[in-house]
This record gives sequence, structure tokens and C-alpha cells, in this order.
Amino acid sequence: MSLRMALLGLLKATGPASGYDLAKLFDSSINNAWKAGHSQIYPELARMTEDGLVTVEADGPRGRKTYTLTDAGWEALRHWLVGREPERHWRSEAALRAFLLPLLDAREAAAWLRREAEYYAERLRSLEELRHADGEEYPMKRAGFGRYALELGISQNRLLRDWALDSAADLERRAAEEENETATGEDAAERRAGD
Amino acid sequence: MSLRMALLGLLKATGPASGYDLAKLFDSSINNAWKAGHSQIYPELARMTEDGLVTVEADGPRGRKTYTLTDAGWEALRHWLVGREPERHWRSEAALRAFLLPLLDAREAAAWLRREAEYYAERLRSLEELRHADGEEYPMKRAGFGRYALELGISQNRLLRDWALDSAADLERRAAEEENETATGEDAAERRAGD
DNA sequence: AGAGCCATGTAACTAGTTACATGATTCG
DNA sequence: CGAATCATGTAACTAGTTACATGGCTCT
Repeated sequence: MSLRMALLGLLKATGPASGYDLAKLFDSSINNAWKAGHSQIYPELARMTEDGLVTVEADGPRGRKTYTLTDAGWEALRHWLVGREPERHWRSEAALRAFLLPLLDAREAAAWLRREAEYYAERLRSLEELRHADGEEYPMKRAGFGRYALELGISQNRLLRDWALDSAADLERRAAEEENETATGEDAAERRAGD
Repeated sequence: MSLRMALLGLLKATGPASGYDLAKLFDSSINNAWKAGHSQIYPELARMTEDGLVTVEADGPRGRKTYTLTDAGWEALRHWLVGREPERHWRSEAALRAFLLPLLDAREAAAWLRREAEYYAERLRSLEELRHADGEEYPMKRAGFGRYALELGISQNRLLRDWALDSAADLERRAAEEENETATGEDAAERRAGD
């Protein structure tokens, strides 16, 4: 359903487009919110045509098919956006790893987190560039389309970067404390064993 | 693969458990990072047994099967955690809606965002409670397991709440400006048409 | 003529969802 | 003895991934 809505939204925002165009738009715009390859998009467009949400004109060069949003299509999108509770579940491999991280040795986990932080920092940079890019470089920016999603993406990547750095520092502090304990305190360990 | 790793991680952290236990643990702990129902967990455990990652003892009451992590299972988990780039793609219905939001009327979009903000605020409250809960109420907290994921979840919900409120305010400001323009300025519109 | 991009699709597979189905035990 | 919970599974379906397959058009 979400894929379908993403396609309807892109058609609403850009006007008529081919499956090929939509696949490219996916990569360059909505990409931070949803992902789909052409092998998923083409059959979905065919089903949407059957359901009357889009109409197709097969005319362009190389058998290019141009899809146009119908009234029913726009109505379906509006209804989905406004009239339904969103699905809240998300699956994120990054979050899962975060969850499992304390199973590792603290130093190892910290090192991994620092590499993650670099990734998020890089990502943050590229999204901030998008914010300052004008309409030609980032065509979806026209009409404020994607504006709020872009801000969200930027904030989230900043958050993830900071979280990774803070967690790494925390793990390193804990590792250092432990090492300190075992190094200075054979006697302390004996004291603990005694009570 | 991620489901498999989540199950291995839970077994590592809690010790031997049944499919039923693991399904409940999923709901109560790892839930913010990954989601799975029993109909996905049971067959996965069967496959993991075939692959030698866990062993099964069918002994308990009501045909309860107890799964135990093997050395190969722990090794597989370690390797997945440390030795691979994570998959970065995420699909989030919330983010997709954020992207498509500017297609709606500004007032309507703002109202929707304010409802969203309430949802995130509620979620934030319940995660913050978890942070202060002791080990009995939140068993995964033992040994710091899930600690970093919990902090991440709290930060993310706070971010989403604030993002929704800020975006709503922005949309309302824009709507007000537009209304102001059309109300006061027939002449202004003509002036614009003239240049 | 050949490289590169435009453009569309299908097939086989893995992952995840929803609904159905069954029965044992425990507690009040 | 009945309700709640424990406990396991399967079947049918939808969504998403990866790999394969084909051919047209444009530019050099």
C-alpha cells in the first residue's frame, strides 16, 4: 500500500511520468522515506492501472508508457494520508544492532559505533547539501514538496551521529573503569570476595 | 537474517528459552528495533536448529520446546554484528507521510501533525518509564542489554514529537500568510500581475 | 559500429502478515 | 468446569529482493 501511495504522490507532485522516471525519482527524492526498485514499480503501476488510479498512454520512444493520475487516484491518496492511523512499526537493522551491542566487548562495540558515527555524519552532510540546493539540482523541492521530510531526515541523522558518539564514549569509560579495577585492586577483589 | 540475529541475541542475553518466550520478549524489549510474530518465529527457530545455531530440548509441559544457543550460533551473531556493513535502507510509513504532507491543504496537514505529535509524546513517556523501571519490570535491562537502544528510542521519539510540532507551526504560519494576502490585497495581486 | 543510457518487463526467491487450527495446563 | 493463558504450528497471501532478459534510441 505504501509503495502505491508513494507512486501516487510522485505523480501528483510532478505530473505525468513513466515507470522509469518514477524509479529514478524514488532514488533521488523519496529515497530517505521509502525504497523501491523498478522490478517492484512496473508491476505495481500495472495493478494501479487496473484499479483505475492511473491511466496509461503508451506513446513515447522505446515503448515508453506515460502514467497520469486520475481523480480516483488522488482521492485514494488523500484518504490514505488523512483518514487512517499510520502503521507505526519499523524495522531498522541499525536499531537492532544498537540493541544487541552490549553483548560485545565494550572496546569492540565502541569502535563499531565510531565507524557508524562517521557514516551518519557523511549522510548528514549530503542531506544538508540538498537543503541548500536549488530546484534544478533537486527537482522535488519545487512547491515545498518533501520539505518537512528533508528536515526530518537531517535531524535524524544528526541524532544518530551524536547517539553513536555518546554511546561510544560511555562504553569506553566503562571499559576503562573495569581495567582500572582489575589493575589496581587484587586486594579490592579479595575484599569483595570476603563479604 | 535480522530476525535470526535478533533471536540469537535474545538467547545469548537471557539463556535458554522457548519460541513462546522469545515471541513475548520480542514484544517487551526488542520491539522498538524489530518486530516479529510467533508465526514467523517458530519456523525460523526450526531452520536455525537445522543449521546448528541452536539446539532444542522438547521436554516442558504442553509440548514446550526449549532452545539453547550453540557455539556456532554465538559465532554467527558475533560475525554479523562486527564483520558486516549494516543494511541502511529503512522504510517508514511515518517518513513517507511526512514527505507527501505538503500535497495537502496546509491547515489539514498541520492538524494531522499535531495528532502525530501527541502520539510521539505518549510513546516518549512510556519509554522514559522503562528507563526508570528496575530489572523486574524490564528484565532485559539486566547487564545493560538494550541500554543504548533505549536511549536511542527515547531521543528519536522526542525528535519526532518536536519535528511534528515545528512543522505544524510552520504550516500554520504559511496558511495565515496566504489568507492575509488574499484578504487584504486585491490591489497587491494586481500589482504582482503587472510586473 | 559500439558504448551508454532509456525503457520495460519476468522469474525465483526470501521475508513478513493475517487468519486459521489445535490442544494442554493452571487457577479460581 | 470454565476461562485464561501457555504453547505450537500451518496456509494463503502480500511485499520486497536479486537476477535474468530484451531491445530501442542517441551520440560519437
